[in-house]
Amino acid sequence: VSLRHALLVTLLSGAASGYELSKRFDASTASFWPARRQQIYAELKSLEADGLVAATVVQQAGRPDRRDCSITAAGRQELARWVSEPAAPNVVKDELLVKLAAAELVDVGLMIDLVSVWRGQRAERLAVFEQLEKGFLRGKDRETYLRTARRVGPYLTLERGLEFERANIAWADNVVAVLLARGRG
Amino acid sequence: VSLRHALLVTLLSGAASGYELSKRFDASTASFWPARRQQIYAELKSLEADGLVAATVVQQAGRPDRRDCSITAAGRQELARWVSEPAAPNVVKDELLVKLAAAELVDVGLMIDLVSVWRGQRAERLAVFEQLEKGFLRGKDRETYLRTARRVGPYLTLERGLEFERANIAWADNVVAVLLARGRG
DNA sequence: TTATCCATGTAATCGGTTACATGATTGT
DNA sequence: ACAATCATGTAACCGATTACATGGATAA
Repeated sequence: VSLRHALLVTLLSGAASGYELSKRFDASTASFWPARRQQIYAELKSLEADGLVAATVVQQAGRPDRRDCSITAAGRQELARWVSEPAAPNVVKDELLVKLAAAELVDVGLMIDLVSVWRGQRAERLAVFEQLEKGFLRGKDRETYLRTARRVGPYLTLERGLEFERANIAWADNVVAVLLARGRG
Repeated sequence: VSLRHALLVTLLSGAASGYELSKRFDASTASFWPARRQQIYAELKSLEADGLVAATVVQQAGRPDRRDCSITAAGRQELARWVSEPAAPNVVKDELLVKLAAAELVDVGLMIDLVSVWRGQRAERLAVFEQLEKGFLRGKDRETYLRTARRVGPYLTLERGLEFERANIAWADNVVAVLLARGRG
């Protein structure tokens, strides 16, 4: 009861092969529900077996066959049922935070490096999200989009992701400043 | 390679029984590395078997015996080694975000309720964190604390947690406003 | 010619959850 | 009387990761 529904949600944006889905995940859903390709293939099979997803094999010139998956009516129904249930509390796992909590055990310079590398990864992700945002807005301003768009869910979740990464970066900068100051003192 | 080190970090703040550790986790580490009691007991056993943690049985009046665990020199060494390794990218899993992305499938009012309940949970956690912050600062202001404290790691991670929950709450309020506006429209 | 993209999987393992079990003590 | 707190575990299961496997097409 987890990736199943995240996949169904992703299929709301249109049919896709397992391969393509895994890329959609990396770009968007991955921020709050990551998944490996193998797991996606396995779960799609299971969804298909349960009739929540329908697949058609598409033959391509000079490329491997592709199994295009789309959400079925039963899939939408099951998704609506699941959405209506109360949500499980969220889980944030971040190794860097654990490491920082043990900062005393290592050299200050090393800790600063770790935080800086992490900051760089966050910045990369932020850049991806900002591109995605442009794709949503297509020149419109935020308010107009939110008033007129057919679906707002994906955009609202993206906004959480954007804010999350910006806060991560600001926090990291501050941590580095604090560690530097203490390193000098 | 995961909870092990989070436990060792928590033991840096002093020896504790599995039961007490699980409570420390709920209060602090749980924000970025949650764990169940059963898992903590199991992992402590394994750490003990590897000599990274030492346990002594304490007999108590009118209470069950308590196995007090403390980190060993080998434990500190292993922890320092692990901290020096690059950190794995973080993972945020949040069912509510997945559900919101599928908001179109359910009634607007229901979606608003889901977000509100979630907001309440975030607010509760924020309150816990704010209490913890007071415990760290003990009346001092932030700058003084960061300059003078022996360990700053745990406080810096707490700051990330505080910001995270505040951002969650602000975001939830905004989501509710958007959904309300669309519900009326 | 080396690497990357497309495209899909299997097998083994591991980290973590759920359900279950026990039992005395203290507070409402 | 009932619930909560202290205190520690076992067993079964499941969701997810890692390693491995295949193979043609295209771009550097």
